[in-house]
Formats: sequence, structure tokens, C-alpha cells
Amino acid sequence: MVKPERTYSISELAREFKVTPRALRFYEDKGLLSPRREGLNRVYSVRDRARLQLILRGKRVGFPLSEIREILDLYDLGDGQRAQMATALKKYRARMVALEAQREDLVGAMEALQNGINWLEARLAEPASPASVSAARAFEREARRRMDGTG
Amino acid sequence: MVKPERTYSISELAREFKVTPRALRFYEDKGLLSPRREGLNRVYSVRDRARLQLILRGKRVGFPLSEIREILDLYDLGDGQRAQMATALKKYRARMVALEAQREDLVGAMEALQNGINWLEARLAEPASPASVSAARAFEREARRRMDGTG
DNA sequence: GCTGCCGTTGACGTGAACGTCAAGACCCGC
DNA sequence: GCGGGTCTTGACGTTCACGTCAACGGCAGC
Repeated sequence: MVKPERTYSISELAREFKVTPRALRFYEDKGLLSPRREGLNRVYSVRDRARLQLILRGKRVGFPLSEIREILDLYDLGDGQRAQMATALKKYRARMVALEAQREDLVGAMEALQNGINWLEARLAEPASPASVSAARAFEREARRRMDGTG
Repeated sequence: MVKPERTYSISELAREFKVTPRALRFYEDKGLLSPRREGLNRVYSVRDRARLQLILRGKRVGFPLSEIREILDLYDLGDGQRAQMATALKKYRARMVALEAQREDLVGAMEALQNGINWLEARLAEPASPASVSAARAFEREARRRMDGTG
């Protein structure tokens, strides 16, 4: 007896990942998902669920659905098409470079934000005494300079 | 004699950052930039340039323009409005949390991609000899399992 | 057999972020 | 004063990623 492997209805899956059923149908339209059918109704497998996870992660890191689709398609590449695998590899490497750049951006943004937080905390922590005010102003200038990120 | 500080025309700035003039005007419409005017013409200061840098970085990490605007506005907060500074601080912290989550996503995506690359490289490196094929299949299964990221 | 509830397929609407004209102002060299 | 280039302001078009609505099928409970 083969274990019947869990399946999901559209609204189940939608709830779990906090998307609407509409979104799931949309992804299907775009070829990102292709759940089984039982009559008309969509039946999502564990693998479909995993794909959805990849889709949503891709989205969160800024991939358009079209590119997510390409990537997902590559996962399903059969054996023997070495030419396609080679192009796939190129694309993967290009995306990797893009992701690295994005991580740099992200780290930069986080640093800038942390500076902003530090600055605000400092300004809020002190009462507006004359001495601390001038010190704060100096810090502020410095903080702004760093935040502007002229470099 | 005060140093006249470099300025930029719209197309200069556009070229430098590889955006169109239209985009810069659009950002102005949305209150993200407000360059000086000389007659009708826009004149961008060094500070405007820095703001643009922040805008584009914000975009690259996925902020909508509306939020970028909010953040930028906070940088220009004058003294004395402690209440606004407090709300600002809250928002900054919230964004920081979001950015951290995004970094995790990014790292996860990069790991998945790296697995994909490794897998493809391995499949491509070998000729299709029977022994290596089975080894490759085992690796493939493992790679796929990891890429699916069921956890 | 009627009411809900969940599902389906179109078709149209929406917000964000611009692109793409159109029509004209301004200045420069000749 | 005329072409050429750069700039301006509308106004409309476009793409992406869905949201929203209409109209309907199928099953469960009463």
C-alpha cells in the first residue's frame, strides 16, 4: 500500500502561505504551478507546495514571475539535453552575481538604517540641555554625512 | 568666495545612474526629489544626487517609492518634534526587521542557487558513463531535496 | 429542493513605476 | 532667423501582479 502523500486544496495552500486563491491560479496561468485536477478542482501535491515556497521566496528577493518560472523550469530539466544545461548554468551564474550585488545593497541599506536608528536614539535619549545639544549636532552632522553615502 | 558646489542637469544625472529623465521627474512628482529651478530647468545639487542614490538603493532592495519617501522625509526632520522622532524610530526599527528577514531570504535563495550550480556542473563535467550516472543520480536526488527547501 | 460553501472560468479593474508621444520654451552657432 | 539640441509640462499607454466581480458547477446538511 503506497502512502497517499498529503495533498492540499487551493484555499488550504492559500491560507498557509497567506496568499489568495486568485494568486495561485495566476501562478498556474503563468506556468509556475500545475497542480493535478480532480474534476475541475485543483489538487496540490507536496511538491507543488515546495514549488510555491520557492516562488514566494523568489518574489521576496525581487524576481519577476517570468524569471522564477525559468528557474523552476530548469529544475525540471530531464537528462540528455546538455546544451540546455549549459545555458542553464550560465543563467544561474548570472543570477548568482545579481544576488550578490543585491546582498551588498541590502547590507548597505541596513547600515544606513542602523545609523539612522542610532542617531534617533541618541537624540531622543537626551533632554535638550545646551551642552548636549551641540554635541548632538556634531553627531548629527556626522550621521547625516554617513547616511548620505556619498562614497 | 564660496565654492559653487557642483550641480547636475537632469540628463547628466540620468546618464550617471542609468535612469531616464522621466524617472527623475517622476520621483519629483512623488516628492522624493526637489531640485532647484533655474527658470524652468531643474538643477540638481550634490545632496540631490545623494538622495537619488538612496532612492535607487531603496528600490533595489524592494522598497516602494512611497516608503522611500517616508524614510527620506525622516532624514529631514527638524529639531524639537520629539513625537515625530519617536514614531520615526518605530518605523525604522520595523524596517530593520523586514530587511533582516529579507537578508535571510536572500541567503536562502543564494544557497539554493549554489546547489543548482553545483549540480549542473557535476552533471556537465562527467561523460555519461554508467557508474558516474548512478552516482550523479544520487547527488541529484539530494540536490533536489535541498533545493525544494521543504524545511 | 433550497441554502451555503467551496470551487471554477472569464473579463474587467487597479496601483505602482514608469514609457511614450505631443507641443512648446530656451539657447547656441551660423 | 533657422535648425539642432536640451529642457519643460501634460496626457495617455504599458507592464506586472494580482483584486474584484459575474455567472456558474457540485456537494453537504436540513
